[in-house]
Amino acid sequence: MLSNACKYAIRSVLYLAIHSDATAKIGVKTIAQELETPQPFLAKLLQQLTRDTLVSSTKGPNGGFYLDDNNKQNTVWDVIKSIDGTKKFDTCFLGLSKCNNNNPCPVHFIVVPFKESILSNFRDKTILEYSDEIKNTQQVLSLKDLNLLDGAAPK
Amino acid sequence: MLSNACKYAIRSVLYLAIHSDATAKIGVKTIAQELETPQPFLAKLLQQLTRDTLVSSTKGPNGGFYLDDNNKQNTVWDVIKSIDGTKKFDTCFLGLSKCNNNNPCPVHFIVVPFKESILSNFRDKTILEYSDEIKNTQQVLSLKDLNLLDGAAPK
DNA sequence: ACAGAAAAAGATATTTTTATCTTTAATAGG
DNA sequence: CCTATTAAAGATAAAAATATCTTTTTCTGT
Ligand code: FES
Ligand code: FES
Repeated sequence: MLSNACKYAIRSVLYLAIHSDATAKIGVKTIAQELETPQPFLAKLLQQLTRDTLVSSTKGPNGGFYLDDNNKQNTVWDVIKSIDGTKKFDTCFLGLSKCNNNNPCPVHFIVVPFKESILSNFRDKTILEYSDEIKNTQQVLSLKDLNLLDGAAPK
Repeated sequence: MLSNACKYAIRSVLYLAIHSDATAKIGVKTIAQELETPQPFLAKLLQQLTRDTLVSSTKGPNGGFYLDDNNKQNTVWDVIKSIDGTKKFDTCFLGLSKCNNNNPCPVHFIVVPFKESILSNFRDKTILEYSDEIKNTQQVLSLKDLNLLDGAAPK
């Protein structure tokens, strides 16, 4: 559904929403390590997101990427639009040139409800809301070091 | 989610289930035209499906592709396994190295129910059942010439 | 002013997916 | 048996996605 590029981008933005702010910027290197993504590739994606003002950045020592309050008012959908475009969400699951209720393919009525629910999730929730929810529900953006938590040994 | 290759393959198999049998074989050219897919590419895919005994074929005049009764006992899932493999159905929607309930990503619980429903649809229904259903419910495998039906002008 | 740090920009490389082209083999029908 | 037809197989090509490398610019702290 989403390209690797877009998956990396979404997780980066949410990661920054949780871990960064204007006084605690984070370099590509760290982000790439934490999310286990290829570093130079991620750098390009962050560049793109910065151009679209979805993330903020400063150069130089102590520079790095972060989200300011405005950035946090964007949505995951904005990230998708920036990296992948929206086309994938309009197309038929089985490759018909047009997906619509009038001429449904055999899986249309299974796929459409899912698309609608994931789409509203992406479109209607701000990054800020998203990151709050992630914190509250113990959701995960990386599996790095997670094995350390296995075996019910609380840190 | 599925590659173009796999989409073409699935639609081809369902198309053959509906329109072909041992006495009415169909050539790549026709299938490609009807489904609006690139012909030589589709030929390769049908070759692959034939190797995996998901479709039948004969060469020579009046030859072509068709589904015999055995072929119709396979499932869409078999087609997916043959063309794309199953990996895509195991991976996390946001690219985590592992998708599981214990360490869910932020969209895990939205995506998983969908995956399960589409998966059971693909795995539990035979091609024969599928094609019967398509006929009964007026579902569509191609939009070719469909505009002719618009305007409520029955053929 | 200077040195070092970090992102930005641009060029290049690799891999995968998608697609086509050419040759060979099988088959049916005259 | 011959020819036309069609799939099979193999080689090649084009495009897109993924990834890396190199150079430049900007900024900070000294
Ligand atoms: S027509 Fe295929 S998903 Fe809607
Ligand atoms: S962990 Fe992301 S979809 Fe399951």
